[in-house]
Amino acid sequence: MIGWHPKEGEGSISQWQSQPINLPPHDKLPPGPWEEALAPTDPRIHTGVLARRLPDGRELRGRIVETEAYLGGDDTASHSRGGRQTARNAAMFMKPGTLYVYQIYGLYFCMNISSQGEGAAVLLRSLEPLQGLEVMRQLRQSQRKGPARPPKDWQLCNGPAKLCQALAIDKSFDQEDLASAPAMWLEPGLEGPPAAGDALVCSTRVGISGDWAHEPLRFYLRGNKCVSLVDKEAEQALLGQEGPGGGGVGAS
DNA sequence: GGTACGATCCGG
DNA sequence: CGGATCGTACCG
Repeated sequence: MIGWHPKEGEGSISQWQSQPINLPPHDKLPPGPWEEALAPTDPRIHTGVLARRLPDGRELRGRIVETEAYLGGDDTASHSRGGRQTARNAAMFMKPGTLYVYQIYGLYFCMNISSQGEGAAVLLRSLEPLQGLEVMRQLRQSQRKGPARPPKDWQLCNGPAKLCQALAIDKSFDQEDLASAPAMWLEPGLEGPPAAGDALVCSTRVGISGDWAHEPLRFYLRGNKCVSLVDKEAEQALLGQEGPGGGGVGAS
């Protein structure tokens, strides 16, 4: 069981509760400051569903299948490195569940959820589209230039900027509280907690350079088609942990 | 005020 | 592999 489970009532991040982690690779995480940062807005929120209501009432949903943790202070890859707090990253320092949306390359947006720990946040990297795929496709296509072949289902949200495009998430969501935002919220996975065999791969973050580039702070569901980048080596190591003849089968 | 660059994506 | 494209950070 991955460390989340819903309590009674409508799904929202404030109603999710952290559970002890009892499956690898969670307990294989090397000791470090991330131990504490991984709760209560845990980057391992996989199988949770991000829901979005558009202004016209249409609803979009996607299962979270890939995330990255960014810590504060020591994490040189984080926007909050060195404890730097600016107008842009202020949301990283707000209460867990606060959205941190920033623009990158002048073109795209990336979405984070503030997590426990000073200046810590979780970057949403990939979703498995569940509802509103045609709308997502439209949103993705409309922001492209010339005529392009429509993206396959699995590539609608397989990247941090792609998922923002597909769900129409922009800077206006920055500093919003995910627990009370009317247009976006988090729900428990439709199929409940992941099966014990669902393996969560722990790998290095994407597009990072520097001292912290090798830290195992990216998490994704093994075997899921929508994951943006597969780490064959990390998956091999996972197999080792599961032991010969045992362990789970990849998810969907 | 000036400048360099980025937690990305797309197309050739 | 290069270009798009601009807010932000940092320097002076």
